[in-house]
Amino acid sequence: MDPLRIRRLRRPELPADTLTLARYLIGKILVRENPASIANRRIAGRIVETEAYVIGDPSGHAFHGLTPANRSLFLRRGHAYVYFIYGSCYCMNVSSEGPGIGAGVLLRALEPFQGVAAMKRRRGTSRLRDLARGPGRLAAALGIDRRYDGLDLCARGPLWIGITSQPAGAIGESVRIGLSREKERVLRFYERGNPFVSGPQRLRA
DNA sequence: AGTGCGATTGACT
DNA sequence: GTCAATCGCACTA
Repeated sequence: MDPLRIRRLRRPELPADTLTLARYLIGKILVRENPASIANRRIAGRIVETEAYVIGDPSGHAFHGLTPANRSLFLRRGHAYVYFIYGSCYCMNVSSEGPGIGAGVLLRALEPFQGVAAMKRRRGTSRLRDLARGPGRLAAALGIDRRYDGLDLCARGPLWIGITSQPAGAIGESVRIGLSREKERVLRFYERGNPFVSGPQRLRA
């Protein structure tokens, strides 16, 4: 199989619980397609870092119940939840349970895979390592904003998740980054040794 | 209607 | 390593 060929994942292939999905997504490909443009039609990156926000998690955006802003977290697994934070950044989750159960997997970093020139343009930098290292940069590199909230990532469309013949490397784990609650739980996963991972490659910072 | 906070980034030392 | 910017959303009244 051509290692560059990307096949879209079908929903039944996604693990049905948040923790397993967070591990499973490492090494998969996040694809952004722009049907409006012939040039730079596709931007894609290998997912190299994720965090699980599990059922009943006090750090999860679903913790206080369903609201208009977080409703995508309650969709059946495999939908995008995009939120805006710190006045300048968008972050993207993959809903992981449901329907009706609020939980998700935060995508924290991508290794550029396709459309590097377009990513550099969107990010305003030429530093390959910084294109999608961090959840806000990831969204910026692919042009993801609230318009993509609620999108089915297992369907044809501008944003979906795929798989190649290249398997993920060894998976490292750690506590999650930047939280004030539930600091101790080991719910962050990353591809070991990958330079596109955003945070420390050890259990605790 | 007003207040406080946050799953971050980029600039700077 | 430190730190300020910035604004949508939830909460209080």
